[in-house]
Amino acid sequence: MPIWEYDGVMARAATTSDVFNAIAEPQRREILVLLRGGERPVTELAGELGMSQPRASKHLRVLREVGLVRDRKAGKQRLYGLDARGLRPVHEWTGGFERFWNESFDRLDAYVQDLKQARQED
Amino acid sequence: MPIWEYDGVMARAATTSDVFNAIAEPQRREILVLLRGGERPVTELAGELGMSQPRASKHLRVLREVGLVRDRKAGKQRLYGLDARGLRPVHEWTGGFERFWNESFDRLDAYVQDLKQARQED
DNA sequence: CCATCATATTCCCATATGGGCATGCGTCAA
DNA sequence: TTGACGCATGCCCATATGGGAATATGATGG
Repeated sequence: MPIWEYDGVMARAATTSDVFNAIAEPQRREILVLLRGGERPVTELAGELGMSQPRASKHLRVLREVGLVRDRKAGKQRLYGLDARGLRPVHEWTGGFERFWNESFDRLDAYVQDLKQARQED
Repeated sequence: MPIWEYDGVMARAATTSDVFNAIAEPQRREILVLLRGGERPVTELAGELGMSQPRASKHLRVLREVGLVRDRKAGKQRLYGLDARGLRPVHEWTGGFERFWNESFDRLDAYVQDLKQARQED
């Protein structure tokens, strides 16, 4: 059921709801990194990452549903390839905070004594 | 229990396990965006985002646990402020795919074109 | 058609939500 | 001291995992 029609008790959003949720899982991020090296069949991915085949397939399904990977048949195999376009929004969203992690903290909140103190304790 | 000691049945990782999980929730991202405008007390955040106070507090707790926000007491209130440093790793990780969302996909498109062409030649 | 290899799915579990509501708690003012 | 105000928590729910194991599906070669 589409989330916008759902009005019952809410739980954590599906991993397939968007890219942010999809990449929240470390192993899925590893898969994406591996795929930068080119297309690979499921079994190979599973092997390189030391995970079972069903596990790899499940993660790949999530990635496919949010559009981060594409698959094509290659004989008996199914090759998965990267489609990183969906990562761009995440990159841009975080980029919107760039000046905040570059600016010195005391300038950001120059009047905040507590933060200055916390910084000295580092 | 720390996840590295956990060996039972695994479920989805905690939202407090890392920044990736923390920002997977849309409302938490909204909170962070709002905080770019400066420190704010819980009630004000809740009001501006149209959410209940307990809800805002819970999200803020998650953000605090992964270090994306800091809080300090200000009399009766508790002011929350942004600490965006934790977003940098996310920005850099996604940045590692930058050339792929530009370049490599053209190659995939080219592949699709080849398929179409091959089909016409049949 | 059958045996086999490559994947995808289905079950079953225990856990971690995200929300609402009620309530505990610390701080400040009268 | 006693309220009142601002926040944090505790409880209860229904949902969505991430995993393992077993099994269904698919595609290929004989």
